[in-house]
Amino acid sequence: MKKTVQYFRALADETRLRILALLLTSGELCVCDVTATLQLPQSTVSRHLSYLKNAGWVNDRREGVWIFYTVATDDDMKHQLAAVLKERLAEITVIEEDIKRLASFSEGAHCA
Amino acid sequence: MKKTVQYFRALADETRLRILALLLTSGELCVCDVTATLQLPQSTVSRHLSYLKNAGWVNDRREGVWIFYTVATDDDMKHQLAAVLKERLAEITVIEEDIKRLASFSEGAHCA
DNA sequence: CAAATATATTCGGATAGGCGGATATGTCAA
DNA sequence: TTGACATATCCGCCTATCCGAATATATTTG
Repeated sequence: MKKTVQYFRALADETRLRILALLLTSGELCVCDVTATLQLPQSTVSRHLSYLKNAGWVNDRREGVWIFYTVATDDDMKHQLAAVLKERLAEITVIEEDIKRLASFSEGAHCA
Repeated sequence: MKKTVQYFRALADETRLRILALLLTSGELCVCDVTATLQLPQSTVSRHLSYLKNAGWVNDRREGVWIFYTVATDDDMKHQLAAVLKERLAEITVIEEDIKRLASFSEGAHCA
């Protein structure tokens, strides 16, 4: 039960919803991509990604200096919720703008 | 966006997840039924129901002295999320026990 | 090793949110 | 109108969580 609550608690924050929407759209992003897209302090983004990882929402993978995050869908509930979020979050104005901003960055050019 | 955050924030609490699971299972319940089932103070249950109503998760209907609550599914996201919750929350031990306890109360005999 | 870059963590301060007893409101019946 | 019951709200207290600058850690390159 505690795990389930923590899983939902992770959705109770605007920044984390924005991050999840980006990951669901792009598949995989490093911290600096997310930071640049959301235009928030790096510590804020990192903290929220940490929260999402701890709650079981995302997985991370190191590639050299970068750490890439993806949305986890390792059980039925996660899979179903991710599907709903992917579909519905994109309808929110703030998130639409995030997605456009991410797309406007030159392809594949992660970070500075 | 604020509405969406509030909608998800409503899920970030064990008591509210238990209440939603009961409503999704039973269809419609009055406050005293929920209070008896969860074995929590009436003010606590009422406060959480109020929260859920304010967040758009439930609707209420007065019938004499009782106020009956149901889960709202008035748009696609709500409908989809409710479906996922109905299926998945029932797998949690605490909630399984709640549902059994509710069923053990004599049929139709709401409240004292 | 030193410098540069990406990421994580620490810290103090502010705010939100939970709890539950006590109390207020609303409804019905006598 | 009074009493009984169902529900909502108020209150003080306590804990969780957010923020972001500063700092620490990790990795690669020279």
